[in-house]
Amino acid sequence: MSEEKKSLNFLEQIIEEDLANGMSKDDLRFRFPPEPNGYLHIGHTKAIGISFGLGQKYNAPVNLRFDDTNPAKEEQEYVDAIKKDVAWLGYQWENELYSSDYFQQLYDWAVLLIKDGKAYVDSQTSEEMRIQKGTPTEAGVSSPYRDRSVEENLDLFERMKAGEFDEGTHVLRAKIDMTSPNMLMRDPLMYRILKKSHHRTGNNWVIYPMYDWTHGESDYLEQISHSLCSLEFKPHRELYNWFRDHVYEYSKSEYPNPPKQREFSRLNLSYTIMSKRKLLKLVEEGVVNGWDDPRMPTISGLRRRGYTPASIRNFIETVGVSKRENIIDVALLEFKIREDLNKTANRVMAVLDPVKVVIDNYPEGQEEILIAENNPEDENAGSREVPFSREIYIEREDFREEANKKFFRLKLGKEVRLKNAYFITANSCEKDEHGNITVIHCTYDPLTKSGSGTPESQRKVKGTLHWVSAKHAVKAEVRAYDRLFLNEAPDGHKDKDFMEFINPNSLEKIEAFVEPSLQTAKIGDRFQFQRLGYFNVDDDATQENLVFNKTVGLRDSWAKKK
RNA sequence: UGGCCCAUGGUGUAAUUGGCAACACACCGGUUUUUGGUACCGACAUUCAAGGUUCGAGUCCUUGUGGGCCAACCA
Repeated sequence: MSEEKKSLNFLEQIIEEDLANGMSKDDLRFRFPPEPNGYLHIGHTKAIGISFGLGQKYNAPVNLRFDDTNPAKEEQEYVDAIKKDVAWLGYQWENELYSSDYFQQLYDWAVLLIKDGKAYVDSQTSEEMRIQKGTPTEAGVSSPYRDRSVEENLDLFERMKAGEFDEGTHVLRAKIDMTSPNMLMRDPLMYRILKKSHHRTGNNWVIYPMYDWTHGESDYLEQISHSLCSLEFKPHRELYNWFRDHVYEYSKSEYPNPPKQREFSRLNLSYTIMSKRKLLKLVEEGVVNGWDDPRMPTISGLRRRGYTPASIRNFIETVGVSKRENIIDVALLEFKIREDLNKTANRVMAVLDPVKVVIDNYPEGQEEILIAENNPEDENAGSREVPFSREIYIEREDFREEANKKFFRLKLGKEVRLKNAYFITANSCEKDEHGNITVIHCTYDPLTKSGSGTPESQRKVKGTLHWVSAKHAVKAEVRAYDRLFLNEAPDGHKDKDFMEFINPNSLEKIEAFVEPSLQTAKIGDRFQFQRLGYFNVDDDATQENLVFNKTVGLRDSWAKKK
């Protein structure tokens, strides 16, 4: 067997190059660094998949590090949710770490930078500093405090830490270059005073390090070899390197490996949004019922919707890695969950929009138990018993009084197969005063029982319908979802707010009849409702009230023809 | 009057680093089928533009064009 040759993505090529240039494979180390200020979404899964995927490929450790430097936005609730989601996706981190664990080390390094004249305390307002910073096309000018003495800086910084000053009165800045074409190099802030309790360090600190000063140094402390992030951090790389190179001089004997930042394009999915801030708005304004609403692109939403970890991992794998802006067709995600569930989900029968069928020549009061295969894709899935009787429900759209020959379903005078049961022929129907069909009268052919092996049962008929015995049917609530937004790129419009594209009909609650075997289904169980789609048992389900979510419909070439 | 990044079908990612543009999804058509599902088969692009180098360019060079990111005491 010849190995299929897989091409390397650009990140793998960088790693291969580093390895070829002498980096030891043992020094490879990655990390996934979420800020615990919200729930993870499918976009994060790309970053997770890249770093953990690389970890797997090179047998290298991957840390889960919480970038928790802003106590105003971060909460333990989010830490817990993120850990749950990453674990659920099937990834194992080497160490669970927190940037806040490095506060003291960062402070000590900051003092060294001050002593080297590389950082200073600025005592202006943020507004004054913003103006001095200039614009992308105009150079900035220096702060009047830029040349404070080392002694004064040291004193002020220590007193900032001691809590002597109010928020907004002083900051620590790196002394770099106010005329740099890169705005981030114009003396970026390293520390601000924040008198807020932190979810891990409590009130120990009143100065908190900024992202740029924290992130790269956390990578360095953990001896991360390749720090991978999304494209919008590209301009930060120059600053990342500046901090890293200075700190390296202080600590190279202890921490010999300076990390390297590289950037990839983030994932965008059609018909949804990927911004934490905007997702939060959907939650807060009640557009959805929480972060785990099955319409949300969050991991918890997809989990509740019935997506499997494998399907999401396969999706990420298929999507690939590059530096191009992209919008992935949500149809690819749907394909991935169908692909998985087709092989693993047991088939059952459920009728979502029922109309009654009476089989006039089937003896009144008689019932029989029929055998149904659980999954034609899986020989080991076994079979189950399905009760049959004189009155059954079928899908309203599966019957027409008259129809052309493209309609393979039940119509007057025509025969169809009832899945796992008998052939029936429609003879007449009853209607209410509005002309709605209430009952369809049929006759069945007793010689056509499924699995009986009779020549009659092997007759070719074009249509096969799913059904549920009326007497045995179990009532269940089914929640069917449509896309949350009506536009392919809801937040891609400069003149329109994403909220304008919300689909008012993204949730439909249906009272359905399902076969009795589902009575014992447990929360999270996944099924294929034959001819309809894949469904799972929602968290809201109870012993008395079954609730199903429609994960995704089956491919439906009939719907397209119509 | 800036800096940086990107450009391959409807979508996303490839192309042994200069040698027959491939794979997946979507779409369209067909075969099989006790799911109008699955499976299988077929159709679908002269690689943003114009020049240049070369026997040969998606790949290298030049100039354009288009898109993205950067002016939070956010990450």
